Amino acid sequence: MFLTLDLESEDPIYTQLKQQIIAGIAKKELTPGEALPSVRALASDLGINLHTVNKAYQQLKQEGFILIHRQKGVVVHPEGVAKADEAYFQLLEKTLHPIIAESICRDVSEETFIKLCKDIYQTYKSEA
Amino acid sequence: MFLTLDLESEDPIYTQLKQQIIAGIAKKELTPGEALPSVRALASDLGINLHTVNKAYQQLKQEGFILIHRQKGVVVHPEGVAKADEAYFQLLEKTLHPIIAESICRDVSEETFIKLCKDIYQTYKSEA
DNA sequence: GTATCTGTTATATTATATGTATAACAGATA
DNA sequence: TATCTGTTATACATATAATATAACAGATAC
Repeated sequence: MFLTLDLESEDPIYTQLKQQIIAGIAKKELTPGEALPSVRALASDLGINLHTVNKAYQQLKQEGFILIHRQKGVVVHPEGVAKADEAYFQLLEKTLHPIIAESICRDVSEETFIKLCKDIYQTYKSEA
Repeated sequence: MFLTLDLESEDPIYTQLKQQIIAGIAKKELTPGEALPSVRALASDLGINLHTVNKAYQQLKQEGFILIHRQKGVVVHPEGVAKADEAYFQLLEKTLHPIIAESICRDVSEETFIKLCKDIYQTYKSEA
C-alpha cells in the first residue's frame, strides 16, 4: 500500500489519505482485517502531523471503511465495507449531477461519459 | 431560471450558484447570449452579498460559461461553452476516480453505476 | 449635467476549515 | 517500568467563505 501526498493539491491532506485508502480497498490491495499503520507511524512516514492522519482515520471509521480498536490499532473493516444503501445512492446522485451537467455543457456525449466510467471501473478490476 | 440556496449545505454559496447556472445551461433553460442578473440584483434577490455572486460569476467566466461586459452586464456565452478538451477530460477522470472507488467498495456494480449516470443524463435531455 | 445602472477594486471583519505543535491520559503489552 | 496504542485538549497559523462598506469608472437615461 503506497501512499503519496501532493502538498500542492487543493484537496486537503486528510482527503487525499481517505481517497487513497478507499482506492486501496477497491483494488483489493487492502483486504478485510488487514492492519493499517498507527496514526503516529503513518504521520511520521509521511512527514505530517498525527492529527491529520487521525482525522482521515476517524472519517473512514465513521463511513464504515475501517475499525479502530483502542489498543489493537486500525484495521480494514473485517466484514467488508457497508454496502450501498438508499442514503448512499442519494449522495452519489447528488455528487454526479453537477459533474454530468458540466460535461453536457462541454458537449461530452452520454456514450463518451459512460465509456470513461467503464474505463475507470476497469482500472480497479484489473488490479485485483 | 430559478436559483435556490441551501444555507445549511456544506457546499459554499458561490459553488451552489455556479452549479445551478451550469445546470441551467445544460438543460437549455439558459441559452447562449441570454442575460443573467447583475451581481447586485442577484445578490439582493437571494439575500446574499454582492461579492459572493461576483465570485461565482468570475469563476464561470474563467471557465468559459459566461461573458462579462463591463457595462453591458453578464450573458451566457454567446458562442456556447468551450467544448471538452484533453485538460477537461483529465480533470473529469480525476474527479470520477475516487467516486467510483467508493462505489466499488460499496458493492455498486458497473451496470448499476452506468444506469445511474444514464438516468442523470436523461434528466437534462428531457427538459430541453 | 445629474442620477443611476454596470462591473470592479479595496479594506475590514467574522467564522470556519486545515494543518501543525505539544502535552497529557488510559489501556495493553513486552 | 517502558513503550506502544488511540484519544483528548489546547493553542497557533493560515486559508477560505461570507459579509459589510465604500469608492471608482464607464455607459445610459432623464
